[in-house]
Amino acid sequence: MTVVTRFAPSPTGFLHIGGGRTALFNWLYARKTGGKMLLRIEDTDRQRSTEAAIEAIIDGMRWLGFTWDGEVVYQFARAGRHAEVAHDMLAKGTAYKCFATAEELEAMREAATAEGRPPRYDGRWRDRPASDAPPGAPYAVRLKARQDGETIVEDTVQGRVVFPNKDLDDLVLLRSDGTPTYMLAVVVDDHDMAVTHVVRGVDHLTNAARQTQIYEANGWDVPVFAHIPLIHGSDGAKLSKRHGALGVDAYRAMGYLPAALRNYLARLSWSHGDQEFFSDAEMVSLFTLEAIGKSAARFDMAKLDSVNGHYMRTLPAADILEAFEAALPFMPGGPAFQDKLDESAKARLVAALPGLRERAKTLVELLESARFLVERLELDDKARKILDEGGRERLAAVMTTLRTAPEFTAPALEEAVKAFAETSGTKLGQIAQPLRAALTGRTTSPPIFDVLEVLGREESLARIGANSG
RNA sequence: GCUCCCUUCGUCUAGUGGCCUAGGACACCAGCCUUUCACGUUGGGUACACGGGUUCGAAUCCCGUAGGGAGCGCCA
Repeated sequence: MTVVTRFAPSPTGFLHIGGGRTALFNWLYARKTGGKMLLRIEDTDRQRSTEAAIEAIIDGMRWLGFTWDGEVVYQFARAGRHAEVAHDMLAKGTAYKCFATAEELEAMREAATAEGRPPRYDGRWRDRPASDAPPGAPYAVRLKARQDGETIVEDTVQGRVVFPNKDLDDLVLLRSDGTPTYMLAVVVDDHDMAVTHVVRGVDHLTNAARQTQIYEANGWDVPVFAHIPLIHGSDGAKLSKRHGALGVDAYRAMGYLPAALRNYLARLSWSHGDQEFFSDAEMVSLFTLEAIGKSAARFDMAKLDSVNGHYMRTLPAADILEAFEAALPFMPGGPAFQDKLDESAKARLVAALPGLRERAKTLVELLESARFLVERLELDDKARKILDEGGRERLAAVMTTLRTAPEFTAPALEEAVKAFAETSGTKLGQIAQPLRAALTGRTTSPPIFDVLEVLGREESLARIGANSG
């Protein structure tokens, strides 16, 4: 039997980081087993579902590099099929019509809460004939759940979890307006789509018990469940916007690499010994649902930065350049940078990339540190200080050396400047720092002789000339 | 309130009765490297929630306590 997983977000917001990891695990497992991953948009809540959210989710999936098999399935479009199953269950007696009004249900919940009981439907229409209801009254269709015994969820991550059936009430399958509930729709869709493994957040664990009852009422095979722990914020509370529950598009704007984010996310509640870095191929071959832990992990930006930094300096330069250019429209200052990136600027960027990527943890940092390549920057405070404190004079002194260097290459310039330093009795740093300040406007940059070479003789001398004297 | 789940350094985690005076990674501190910043490198501190058992021996098994999380809609 080939494995079929699915990622089934509801389009009520962007694809957040927790959803991203759920998608990752589904994707990894499908690829590992040679199976398929399906994408289903759970848009049965018409009020809260939006087209913008659907686009954001699909955009996020693509950016993260996740591919799915077949067309995207829209759950709402299958409402007819869901209703058909509900009516079939009605006919078989595994479901019944419930005429309770919203007010009655509200009163029921209040009474239960007041008495310290869990709020549940009391089953008042379970054994009552529909003829008792006023003619033409609207009704919901409820599952006639077993009231004795227990429902067992055999979960690959959580283990065997037992729910006494008395704690599970008769859930609504079809609303009184005839539309299906999530609970029904998920089961019918997963069954119809031949999903074999349901990998989702542990917040769905009790749903798994209720859904198991629906599978059983229809005589369908129950899929393998794997309920993965949630991701928490740095304070241990549910992830909120304060600490990282941003849409994945926000991570793109912050300059993270998709490969790094995949790697970081994979290591949350999943591990393989002491290994920290995994290529996609390694992740796929090493991943197992059994190796997922049960406890929630906290989202740690510092570690993400570190992982991203590792990818920044180890990925092929061409990949970094590609990711950088792709991220440009989304990063602060990116579009402006893009406008200045003509042929020659791009050539300088390519030449400087090895030195730049080494120092950048994110593409945003890369962008910031590359700006001197495409424009002459205002001096920052530290750079100004270096020039003011004798820097200008020393620059004036090396000008001739630079102007007359036989070759304007890093090794040749290094040799020439070092010779100059020696004969003039100056420490190399006393020349290098003013050069850096004049050339880049900053006090940190790639090695200064590389900077000179990348900028070229003409531009370098112009920038130095403007800051010497 | 009820049901379920969780608990190893600040964080992510290794660990499935002896290999653990608990390992790795991030972060932190100190040193080295060095034209800056990074990278790299050397060293350091910090953890088995608590209390009882079981056992020759427990981070690992059992019980209890505490703390944390999730779920309890005609939302998904």
